[in-house]
Amino acid sequence: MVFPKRSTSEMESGGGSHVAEMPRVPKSARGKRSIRKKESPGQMMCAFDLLASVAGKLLDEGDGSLGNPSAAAPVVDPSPKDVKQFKNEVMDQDSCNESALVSHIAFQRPANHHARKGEDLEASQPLNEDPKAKSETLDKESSIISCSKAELGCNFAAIADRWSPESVESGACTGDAVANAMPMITAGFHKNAPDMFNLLDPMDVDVKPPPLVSSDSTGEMPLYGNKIRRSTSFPRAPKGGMGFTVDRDEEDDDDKSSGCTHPITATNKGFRPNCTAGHSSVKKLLACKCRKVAPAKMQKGDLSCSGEHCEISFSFFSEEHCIDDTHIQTSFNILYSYLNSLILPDVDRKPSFRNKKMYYTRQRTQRSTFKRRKMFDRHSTLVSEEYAKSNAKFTARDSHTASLEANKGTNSMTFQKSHETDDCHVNLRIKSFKVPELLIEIPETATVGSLKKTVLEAVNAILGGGLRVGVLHHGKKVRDDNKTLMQVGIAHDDVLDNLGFSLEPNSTPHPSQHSPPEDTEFLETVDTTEPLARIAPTDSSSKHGEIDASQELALAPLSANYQGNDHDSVYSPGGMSSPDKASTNWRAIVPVTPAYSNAGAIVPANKAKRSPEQGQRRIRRPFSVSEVEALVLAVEKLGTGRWRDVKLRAFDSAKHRTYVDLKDKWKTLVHTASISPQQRRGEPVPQELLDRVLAAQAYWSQQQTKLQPKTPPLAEARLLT
DNA sequence: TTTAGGG
DNA sequence: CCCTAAA
Repeated sequence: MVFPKRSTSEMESGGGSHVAEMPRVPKSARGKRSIRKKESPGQMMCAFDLLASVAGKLLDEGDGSLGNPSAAAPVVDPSPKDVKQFKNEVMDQDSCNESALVSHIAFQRPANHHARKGEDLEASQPLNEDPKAKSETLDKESSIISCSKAELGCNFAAIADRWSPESVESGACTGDAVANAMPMITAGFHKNAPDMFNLLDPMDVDVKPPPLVSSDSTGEMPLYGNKIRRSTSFPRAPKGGMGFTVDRDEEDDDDKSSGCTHPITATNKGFRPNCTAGHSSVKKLLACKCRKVAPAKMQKGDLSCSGEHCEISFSFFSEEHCIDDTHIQTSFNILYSYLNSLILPDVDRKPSFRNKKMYYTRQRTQRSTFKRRKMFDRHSTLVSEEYAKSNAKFTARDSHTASLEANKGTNSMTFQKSHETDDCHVNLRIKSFKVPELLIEIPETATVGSLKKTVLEAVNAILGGGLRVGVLHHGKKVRDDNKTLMQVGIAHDDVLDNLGFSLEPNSTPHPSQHSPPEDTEFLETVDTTEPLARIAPTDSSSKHGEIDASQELALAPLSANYQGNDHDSVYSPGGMSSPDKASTNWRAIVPVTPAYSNAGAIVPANKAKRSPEQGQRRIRRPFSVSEVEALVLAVEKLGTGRWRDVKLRAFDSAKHRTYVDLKDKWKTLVHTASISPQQRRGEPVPQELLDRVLAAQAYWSQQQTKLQPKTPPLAEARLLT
């Protein structure tokens, strides 16, 4: 068949709204596309590198500043040097890139933790506790090691409680975080779209008050303020600049830098315009810190943790992006996984994960606080116990006691070792981990909460698949598990900054061959149950707010670009200009993560090569009405036979839609349009669209036949005769 | 790599 | 959606 000249089509598109397609991401698009075949869960790993480093720190002894949020900051606040170092390390590991996301989590023990024992959870939950008070009462005796089992259990439980899907749903942990979730995610994951923030219109993003669903959430989720620490500390801050300004009502942050406080709290104030503004301009997130103080209540008889009050503080730093709940959740999971891997024997690991999974599952189904709390408690217990057990093992096995220790004032991102324990013990503090890439896709109609859930599930899935910890010494991976620390050179003093850890997918569980650490592949075990939506950064040109669906339909196809990709999420009804089509319309899909992923599935990606079991079929992602609309629009404009252009024009951001997919979809649409409604299945496509499909199909086929014979009409005539 | 089609 | 022949 003859295809219309592309040049022509381009001209047509000339509306101008559409920027040259080429400039956009042709390459990446293709690349992604090409990846497609390799997409199988096990295999795909490239694309987006999610770097999350998790730092676990228990502040204990002696630090008066412990309880003080501000004071605690130093703990998490990486110095430029650290960041750099971390970065280098990551790079060495080869799966990181510039846009790597770095997150840190710091755990703190509440000073008053003892006092709170037995207190009612809710009651004891002051949103804004006086940090100082805590610091004063801080128990200095407990060291990480000694108190870790219980503490960790509590902390985790608390974290889980705070960030569990359920809490998200309840709105407890949303606040502005929710509002910004999409943009943030996009930012966080899309390395190819540095400017995406520009796309975000303040209107889109902000403003709507955080959807707080449950009033109680506030009480329950005491998180209070996260503030961003000084962005100045961030090396790259200057570059991006902008910022997410934050308001720091709750805390006094003297630093004015671009720090942004991101109150995750349920407080309504949550949404700060500033932040919004920041979005548009900020490309990098400086740092966000959120603190939560939550008492973790445990069942009686549980480890020492019961009734304890736990305070957890997270700090996230991203050189490139803002961090949101997802990151936190991810971090949590990573940390969890780390602990498991570190502490639990391999044998026990799996069960542990399973339990965790169950926990989440159940949580999802149980909405009442009470119930959740229970689960929570259980979880804590479980963790604690396991931790205890494994911890012992760990110690015995290595003869070195590894401990997570918080040394105040140490900023080293990688790791630190202290010698307090004379002799041959090495105390390490692991501050960051490189996390396997995660690819996530979500249906556009998905809610932010479901997105969060999806991410969480994805992470869980990964964890379930098994993670292993990689050790880096002087930037090199230490693969020989049998060597002693001493043999490897990790002893006493020499190390400090020379040691690093990374989380790697553990392929062992899978039949596939055992790949070297680097190429470990992940399994995508989890397929998301729900359709995923992707958030993709749109090109800056489109700020959507403006794009109104109706317009699109009516107007030029070009503008219609299915923006689908983008941040729809951002648009919540309020933000969209066209209220009506809203739900369905928002076109689509936005790639949330950078990637290419198979939707739903999370694939950790390492650049590595994939495993033999590549062949997995891509998950099925039914076209949404909005996608169909975009497709129809594009085809109307470009005609059939130019699927690549259609892809670029309308689905450029939908990484999972290849031109072949579009072509296939068109094929089915044509078929669908030609059968009776009763015979149609799946999400019904508006008749109007189907009519357009037939019309376009007829029109373009006619064009084709006309042009077909290259030879002029005469020739055609001859042929016919 | 894209298209076009069959499976 | 996949697979492939063709281009």
